[in-house]
Amino acid sequence: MSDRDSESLLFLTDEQLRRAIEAMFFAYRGFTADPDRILAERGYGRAHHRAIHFINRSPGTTVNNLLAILGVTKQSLNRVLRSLVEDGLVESRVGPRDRRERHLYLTETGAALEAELSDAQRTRMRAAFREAGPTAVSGFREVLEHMMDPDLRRHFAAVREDR
Amino acid sequence: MSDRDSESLLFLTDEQLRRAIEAMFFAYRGFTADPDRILAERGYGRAHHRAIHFINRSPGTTVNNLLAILGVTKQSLNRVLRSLVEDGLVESRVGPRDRRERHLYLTETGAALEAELSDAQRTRMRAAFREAGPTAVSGFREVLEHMMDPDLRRHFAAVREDR
DNA sequence: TTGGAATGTCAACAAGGCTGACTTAATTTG
DNA sequence: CAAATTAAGTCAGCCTTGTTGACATTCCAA
Repeated sequence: MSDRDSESLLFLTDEQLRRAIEAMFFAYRGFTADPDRILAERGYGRAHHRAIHFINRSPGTTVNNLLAILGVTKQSLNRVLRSLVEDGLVESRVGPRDRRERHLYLTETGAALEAELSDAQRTRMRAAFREAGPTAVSGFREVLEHMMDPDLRRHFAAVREDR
Repeated sequence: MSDRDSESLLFLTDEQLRRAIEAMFFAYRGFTADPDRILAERGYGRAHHRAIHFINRSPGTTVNNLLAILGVTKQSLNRVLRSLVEDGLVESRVGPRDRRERHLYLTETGAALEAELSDAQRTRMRAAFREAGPTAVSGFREVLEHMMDPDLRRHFAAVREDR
């Protein structure tokens, strides 16, 4: 980034920043709207979605890993996981090396719901990206990364390096 | 947007979209982290923040307006407003023309909390914008606007035209 | 003057956060 | 080997913030 660009950013008024803050608020609502509808049909909430999402992203992840990523207490996560296991969407296997650990996997049913949820979310995301154009998309991702807490960003970056 | 740009977007894999979805999730956490801390000190939550934010944005707004923007029930909003009024952060004035309406204003104390909250949020936003650069910033805003539900976008656009 | 709209309030409920205390099982460490 | 630590789960209780439904009040407008 050049000095000239830096300078121009100084002209971002508080009012413009306030608008960006509101955009974030309204956009997040849009972002969660479709999954929320699907989840509500099945008596689940966003907490279930988050668990399903990250188990799908990292099959075999442990409960502790999930806690760190989600930033909730184990009591809170446990409540959600229990219902997902009872309903046959998630499988909890005793750790092969360390038998205290539970490794989490989506069942076929769980993977089906995950697909439905992320299809809906991807469809909206893809539409927004198409309308905004590729330059906007890379700017979007750039800004989002810089908005994360460093700790959260680590979890985010971790996957990138996995591949 | 050219045909060539459209084409290149077709190469956005599901994996890339999944990463964008996660970025949105983690970034929103960062986005709310600072206000959440300030609010927690005072025994408030995000619901209070949202009310304070939109009353500050549109002083004198009615309860009904606020309901439409926030998308919650009046009972839910009322609980939050009541505590803000009791604590002397918000003033609820009987409507001058239609006395059924209540027009909402921040008191001095309320405005002070609003300033503290939005300063924290703007500081983070400004830092992210500075690191990402101006091109990224306009892309960011472009994509966010397209992610909103059309109804929500109306509320968002409304203010722009006010000025 | 009456119907409808805006507001407020009461009660009850649920999801999903939280804390604290405690158990069980297994691993690690001294 | 014994003790400490760790991973997970569980119970109880609390809070915020969302929901529905029922109902009262106030007041505008046809």
